[in-house]
Amino acid sequence: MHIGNLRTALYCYLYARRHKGIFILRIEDTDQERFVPGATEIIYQTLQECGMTHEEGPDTGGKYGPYVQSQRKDIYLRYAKRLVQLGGAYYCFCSKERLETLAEEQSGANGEKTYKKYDKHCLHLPKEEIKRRLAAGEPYVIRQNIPLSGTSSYTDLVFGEISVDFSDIEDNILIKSDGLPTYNFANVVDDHLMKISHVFRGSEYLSSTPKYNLIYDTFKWERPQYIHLPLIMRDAQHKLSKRHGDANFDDFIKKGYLPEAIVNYIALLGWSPGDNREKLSFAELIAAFDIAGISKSGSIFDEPKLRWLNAQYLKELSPEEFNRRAIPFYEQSKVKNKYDYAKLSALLQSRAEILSDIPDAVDFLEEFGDFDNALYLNQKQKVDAAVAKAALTALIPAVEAISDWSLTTIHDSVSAFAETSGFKKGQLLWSARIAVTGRASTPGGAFEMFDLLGKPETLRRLKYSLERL
RNA sequence: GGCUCCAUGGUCAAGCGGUUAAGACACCGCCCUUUCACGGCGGUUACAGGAGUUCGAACCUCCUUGGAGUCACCA
Repeated sequence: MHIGNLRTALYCYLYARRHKGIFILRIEDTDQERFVPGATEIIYQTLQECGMTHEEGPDTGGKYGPYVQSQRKDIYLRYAKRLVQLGGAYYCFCSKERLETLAEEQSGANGEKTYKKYDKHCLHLPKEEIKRRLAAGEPYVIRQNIPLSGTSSYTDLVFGEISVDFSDIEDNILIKSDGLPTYNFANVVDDHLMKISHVFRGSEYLSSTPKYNLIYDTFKWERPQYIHLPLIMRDAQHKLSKRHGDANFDDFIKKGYLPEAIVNYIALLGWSPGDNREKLSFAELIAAFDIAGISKSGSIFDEPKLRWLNAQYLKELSPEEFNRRAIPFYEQSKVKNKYDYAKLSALLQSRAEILSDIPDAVDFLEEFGDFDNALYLNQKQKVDAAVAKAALTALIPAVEAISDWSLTTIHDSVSAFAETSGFKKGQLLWSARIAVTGRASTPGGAFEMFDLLGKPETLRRLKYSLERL
């Protein structure tokens, strides 16, 4: 599920909960060409992982089913015919070829792109001819009959008053030649039949909503409240797209983000509770959600901030829970089955921002070799390669002398040695940590690294690195 | 291109005619830990431009500029 869709669902859910409403899941699958096996299951699973439960839907049932549009074909056709009778729509037999010709005729003279608009050709077909062609089984579509002039307006709860001239809207297809409706029609019929009070959707529908309102009006149905949501952008120019491959909920889960963090983050992308809170639980989100806090301008998805939020959620997990979630990532790393995961987790919980940081953070335990001696450089501790060399030379015998290898004995022995060594403790530890890991940043200090590696490996690495200084 | 919409730091954003223009992420610095992080403290950075309305505009109006959406037998 795309992050944008998920946010729309989230706002719907939050609003429904906040106002003791009903959250309905409806599957809009009227485009059989875009059918993706398993897609519905992903929707169920994602909503469940995020804690959004619906009281009506294909799997839960409800009074207004079926909740899958492909199973409501007859309903749409029935209403479409009624709309034709009311003058709000008409049969169209135009071939694809004619429509293409139409587009060419209207193309700009100097090769620039011009946009076509259907010429209402079939609107003027005699009744008898329509009857005859229908009876003959000729393929047809049903088009919406948009007035040639006039203006339509409505009030969006986020954007305010929106008005569009009918002359700017074309006679869109309501029922396709395969008998299924387009979104343009299905959404109106279903929303009415299912008693939908509030329509939350992306702002790409902002200017096509007058078309839908026209249908409501023709049927004399009550129009719903509209809440159009600003787009989520990848950067200032492009909206977050599936094509980038990382805009899906599942991708973030695979990267080791927690559903709670994702939900919290996207809730705040385009909406503000009005106060300074950045980290809100699901219950707090429900209590605080208010349409007035939705912003109008698009927001850029900022992964670093999601990372930070995720780190907050990671830190408040119990050690056991953190370890449980981290295990799959140890399994993907070089330390697989070689280290005590719980011990690693204790070090990593306060350091990892996302779980997929784990393999890289931990691989040095199994992978050690040459590294750039510039890593020893540390202004504050006054360490450079020369100091490191002297420090390591002095430190090695002291490490060799440690009997009973444990975090405590390592700590006590090295600290005691530091007193008499003539080196500052910081110089010793800094040099040792670099020497033993070959990394600037590690999931713990020198003591933890020694403890993790064990005495033989620690000494081997200390000597190996010293030789190269 | 027509139409619709949008415009506060690099990013998310508060602000609703009188504010030293919040807060968060990121970045930088300091402290803590004589080691990596975490954490704490502090700092740099914003009202797109121009007219108008007003005693007074980030807030209201208009224009300009920039950006987005849309113009399918997709949703």
